[in-house]
Amino acid sequence: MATLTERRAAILQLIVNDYIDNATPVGSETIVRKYGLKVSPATIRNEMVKLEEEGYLTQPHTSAGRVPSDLGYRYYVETLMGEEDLSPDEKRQILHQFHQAAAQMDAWLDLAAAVLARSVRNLALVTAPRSPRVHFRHAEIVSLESYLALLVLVLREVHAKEQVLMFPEPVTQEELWRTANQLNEELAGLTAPEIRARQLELTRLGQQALEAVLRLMEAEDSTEFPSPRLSGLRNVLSQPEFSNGEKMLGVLDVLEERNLSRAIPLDRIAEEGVTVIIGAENRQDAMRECSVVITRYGVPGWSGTLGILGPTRMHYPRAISTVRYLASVLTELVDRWKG
Amino acid sequence: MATLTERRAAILQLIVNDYIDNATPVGSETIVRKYGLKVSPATIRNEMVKLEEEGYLTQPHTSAGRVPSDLGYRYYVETLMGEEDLSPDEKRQILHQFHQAAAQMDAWLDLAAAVLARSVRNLALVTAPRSPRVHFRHAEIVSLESYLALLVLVLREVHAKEQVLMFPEPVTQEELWRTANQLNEELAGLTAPEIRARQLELTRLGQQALEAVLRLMEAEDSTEFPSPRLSGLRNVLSQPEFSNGEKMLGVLDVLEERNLSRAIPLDRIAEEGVTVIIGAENRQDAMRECSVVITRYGVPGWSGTLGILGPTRMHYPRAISTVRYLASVLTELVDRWKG
DNA sequence: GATTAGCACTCTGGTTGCGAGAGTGCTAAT
DNA sequence: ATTAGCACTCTCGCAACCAGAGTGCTAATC
Repeated sequence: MATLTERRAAILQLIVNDYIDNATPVGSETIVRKYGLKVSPATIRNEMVKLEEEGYLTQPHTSAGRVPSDLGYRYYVETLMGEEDLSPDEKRQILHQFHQAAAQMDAWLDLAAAVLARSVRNLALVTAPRSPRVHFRHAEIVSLESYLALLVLVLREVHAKEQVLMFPEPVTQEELWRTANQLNEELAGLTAPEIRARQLELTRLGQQALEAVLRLMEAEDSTEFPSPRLSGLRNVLSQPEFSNGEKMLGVLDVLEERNLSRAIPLDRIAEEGVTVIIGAENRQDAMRECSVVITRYGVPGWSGTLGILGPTRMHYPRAISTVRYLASVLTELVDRWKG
Repeated sequence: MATLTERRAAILQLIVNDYIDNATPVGSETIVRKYGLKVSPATIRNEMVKLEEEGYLTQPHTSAGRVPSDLGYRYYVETLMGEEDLSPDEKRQILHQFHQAAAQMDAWLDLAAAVLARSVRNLALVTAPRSPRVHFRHAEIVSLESYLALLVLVLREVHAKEQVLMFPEPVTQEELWRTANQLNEELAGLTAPEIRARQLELTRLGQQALEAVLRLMEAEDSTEFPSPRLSGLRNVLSQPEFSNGEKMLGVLDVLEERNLSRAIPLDRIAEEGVTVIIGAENRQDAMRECSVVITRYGVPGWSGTLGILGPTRMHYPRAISTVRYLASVLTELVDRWKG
C-alpha cells in the first residue's frame, strides 16, 4: 500500500471517523468546522481530489461529500486507527458474565456471541471449537428396546454425539456392554483414518457399532466450517445502509444459506491475530457493503472462529478489540478444560 | 361466530382468495370480471358494505378495494376454505428426503424445518420433542484428567447432555465407574422430583455427580418452550407486507429475542390438530400482520411443536396441510424410536 | 508555490400541483 | 332486489421547482 502525505492521511482519518459516526458523506466545510482545522475548505477540497484520484475516497455523486472507499478503510485499519483496547472495566464485566454462566461449552459460545453482538452492535458469529481431526474417547451403547439402542459417542474434543442403532435381531444390554467395552479398549485416542487402517476382530454387532462410530467421526471431520451461531442480526439490518429492503434481503440470503464460507474468504483468516475483510474483498455482491472482523481462538489442536459482521462503515477499533478480547477469553476456557 | 348469507360467504371467499394471491386490495369490478359472476359490481358493492359492517372486511382507505380483516380470515379458515391435502406425490417426495437423511433426531428436525419453509414459502419453526418431565436413563462419567471428568447424561427422551465436573481432589476412573454404576442402578427411570424425594447413601463424589445430574434434568424440565429452530426467514421478510424496512425489523426483533412465547399465545395450541392464530390474536404489535399455523407432534409423553409463521395473507390451506403432514411424519419417527 | 476567496455549477431531497386511474357510495330507474 | 349512472375520493406517478449542500475552477493573496 502506497503511503500518504501526513496531511492527507490526517484528512482521510477525519473523513473515515466522521463517516463511521454519521453515515453521511462528509464535505470539506464540515471537516474544518467540526474539527477546527486551521486551513480553508478549499484546501481540503484540493486534498480530497488527490485522495480520490489515489482511490481512497469516492463521491456518491458530484456535489455530495466524500465517502471512504474500500481502499480508504483498508488504509485506515492498517495504519491510521490506533490500537484500542477494552477498558479494564468492560473486561471485568464480560468476564463476570462468563463466571455466572453454566460451565458448558455451549453456554459459553452462546454467551460469547451475545456479548459480542451487544458490544459491537453488529452481527456476531461464533463457531464451536473443533480439531481438524477428531479423536475417539469413549462410546456407550444404551439399550432402548430389543431391536433398538442409542449409541453415545464422546470424542476427545468433548462433543457428545448420539445415534440410534437398529438391529436385525434382538440384542441384550449385556452384549451391548461387551461391545462398547471392546470398542473403548481398542479405539481410545484414535482418529477416524487410524481406525479405518486397523483390522479389528469384531462381532456382527461390533461391526455395526463401529460403522456408526466412524460415520459420526467422519461427518465431524468433514465439515470444514461448521455453521456458526449468529447473534444480533437485528443490529446489522437496522444500520442505515440496509434501510432499503432489497439490500436487507441480500444479506439475509447470504446468512441463511448456512454456508458462509462461500461468501466470506475464510482462507484469509490468519492463524494469529484478528483479520479484517473489507467490502468487495468478500465474495458475494450482497456483501459488497459489509466487512468482517474475525479471528481464530483456541489451541492448535482445537480451535474455532469468532467474529463480527457489519457494514463497511463499522467501528473497527472497537470491533477488533472486542473480538480479540473475547477470543482470548474463549481460548482460556478451551485451554483450561482441554488441558 | 355469526353465520353469513350464502352469497356473502361466497364473496368473502373470493376476496380472501384473490387477496392472498395478489396482495392488492380487491374491488367490486375485479371480482365480477375475474370470476365471471352473474351480478353487477353494484350488487357486490352493496354486499361488501354489509361485510364491512359485520367486520369481515376493511378498506385501507375510502376508494380502495377491500381487504380481509382478521375476522374475515378467521371465517375463511374456519368455514370457507376446503380441507386440502398434500398430493400423494408431494408426500412421497417429502418422505423420500427423510429416508435419505441421517437417522438422527437433529437431522430430522432440521429437515422438517427446511421442507416446511420451502413448501409453504414462509418461516418454519420446529422445536425438539421433549417430555414435560424428563426421565433419567443412564449416566456415564469419563475421566478427562485427575481433577476433571465429563458427565454424559442420557435421558429417556434421548437427548445426550454433558457437563464437566471439577473435583476438589484427584479422582480415578475406577471411582467414577463405581459412582456412575450406583447412580444408574438407583435412578433408572426416575424424574427429577422423584430423585429429590429419595434419600440416597452417596459418597462425596456421588453427591456432586447427583447434583449435576439434577441440575441438568431440572434445566431441561423448566424450559417450557425450548427455542425453536427457524428456517426460511427470508421467505417471510420478502413478502410485500414487509417491504417496508421498519416492519421487517419489527418481526425480526420478535424472532431474535428467542422467547417466542411472549409473542405467540402458545397456550392456544390445541392438544390435537392444527391451530391457526391470526393477526392481532398474537401478543405483540409487530405480529399484528402475522399468522401462525402450528401443531403439536409426537406422543403424549414426548412431544414438540412445529409450525409456520407468515403474513396474515397466507395460503392457509397449503400451510395447514403441510404442517399436518410433517407433524404426522415426525410423530411417526418419534413413535418408532421412542417405542 | 501553496493557499484561499469567490463564484458558477451540479446534484439531491423535499414540496407542490396535477391528471389518470381505480374504486366507492348514493340515487333513481328497472 | 338489482343495476345504471354519476359524482366523489383517494392513491400514485410525474413534472416542476426550490433550497441546501457541496463541488471545481479561476484569480488573487501570502
